[in-house]
Amino acid sequence: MPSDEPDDAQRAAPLARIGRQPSTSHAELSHVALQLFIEHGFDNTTVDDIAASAGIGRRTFFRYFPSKNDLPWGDFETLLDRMRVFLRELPADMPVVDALCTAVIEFNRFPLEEVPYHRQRMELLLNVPSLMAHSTLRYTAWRQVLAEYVAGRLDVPVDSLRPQTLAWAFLAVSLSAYEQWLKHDDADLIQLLSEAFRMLDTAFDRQEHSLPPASPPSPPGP
Amino acid sequence: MPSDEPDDAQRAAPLARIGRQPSTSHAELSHVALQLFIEHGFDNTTVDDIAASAGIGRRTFFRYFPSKNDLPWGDFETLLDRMRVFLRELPADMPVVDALCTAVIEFNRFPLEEVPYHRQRMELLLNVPSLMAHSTLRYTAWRQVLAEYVAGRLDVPVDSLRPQTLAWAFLAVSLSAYEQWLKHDDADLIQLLSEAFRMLDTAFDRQEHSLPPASPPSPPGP
DNA sequence: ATACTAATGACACTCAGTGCCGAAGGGAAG
DNA sequence: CTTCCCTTCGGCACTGAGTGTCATTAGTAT
Repeated sequence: MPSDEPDDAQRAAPLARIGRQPSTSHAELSHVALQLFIEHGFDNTTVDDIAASAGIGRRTFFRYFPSKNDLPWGDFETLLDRMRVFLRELPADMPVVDALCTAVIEFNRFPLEEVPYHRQRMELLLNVPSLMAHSTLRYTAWRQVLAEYVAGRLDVPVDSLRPQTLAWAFLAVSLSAYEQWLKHDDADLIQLLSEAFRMLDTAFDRQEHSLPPASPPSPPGP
Repeated sequence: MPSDEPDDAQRAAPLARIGRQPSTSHAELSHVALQLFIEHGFDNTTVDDIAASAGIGRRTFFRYFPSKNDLPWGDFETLLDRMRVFLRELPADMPVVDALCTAVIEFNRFPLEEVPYHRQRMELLLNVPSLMAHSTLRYTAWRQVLAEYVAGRLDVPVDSLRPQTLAWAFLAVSLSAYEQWLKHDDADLIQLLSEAFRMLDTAFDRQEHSLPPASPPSPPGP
């Protein structure tokens, strides 16, 4: 889990603030919920369970998180901001693709002691259908960060083909690396990411692109 | 819309079948629903509306489609089968990446008269958050088809890094092309796809991959 | 003590999705 | 035509997510 305080002491600190104090925090809810998800499964855990377990009312829960699906993500926006800054401060003469590689890798580097926790989170996010689906919306925001950088560097519109395609491709490769990471207990995420980027790099090598004219019509799809 | 009959005459044809005749069809429901979605918006259309508009009971609706989100996809599995076959029948000495390009392009070729309909479908699928999210699950099946082909060609496990990364990358590029297609009324999808594939091809050219050692730890993300 | 402010939680409501079960509509055998 | 056997239909009740409303609670400032 990202941001917020380490774990305990949320309701302490009589901050010089006006009005009633919050009775919990994003981080605490995230923790409590993740625990329940791992114990009983995501689908078998109701929002009532979570609220009860956190000692708050059901209605209050929805003031902290817009949906049950948002719990495992925690405070993603803050992370995106960090990546934005990181990209902005890279040397302007660094090849765009290298910049993206570096930023994405940096984005996925985190302290050793957080690894197990992160694993659990990602295990859920990449395996529970409901969460897989919901995560798409987060990925969109993530891609947007990359696309904006590329667009800035190349001086083209953010929504044009090149920034969007690169952003999509980097997301794709990252997720692919994550899948491998989860599949092997001893894997190193950073290494997998580098490897996956490199693979994309060389995937198209050693052959010309014929792209034959293709045959008769056939229906649609993504 | 994929499979099923052109549009009308669903309840005709006294097929030599036992038991009561179905009172509608996937295709008809898809049509009715899509109409409503376009008219009133996806979120403002309830399943009751759709059922009523199709002249069936709400309960019956869920016997045709497992969820409201599945409506715009129609019979996707059939399309996937078609792509599987197409891939299988490609010459075994064609470079893997070329094979994927060809298959994906083939998969997205469809008769002119269906283009407007397809556009509407995809407009929804790529813009309505709820549908964007749900589509992820379909994309997973789509990726699996590509990954299986790559794995077969390269004689490695389906769930290993290379097949998965390639599948992800091709999905990414396809979606990126689709976004462009939707953004420009006069765009040619096939052309955009080729262009996007080529871009990925050359994206990594003209620079070595430094991938610097990177700095201090920072939290996670996709 | 009083006024103001912000968070809480109870209640009621909408909508998606599911299990259950009797009823409707069709073919086939008597 | 009647009966039996299927299969689909659709009503009902229920769970669970998410939202609007509003009185209540717990703080700070005066």
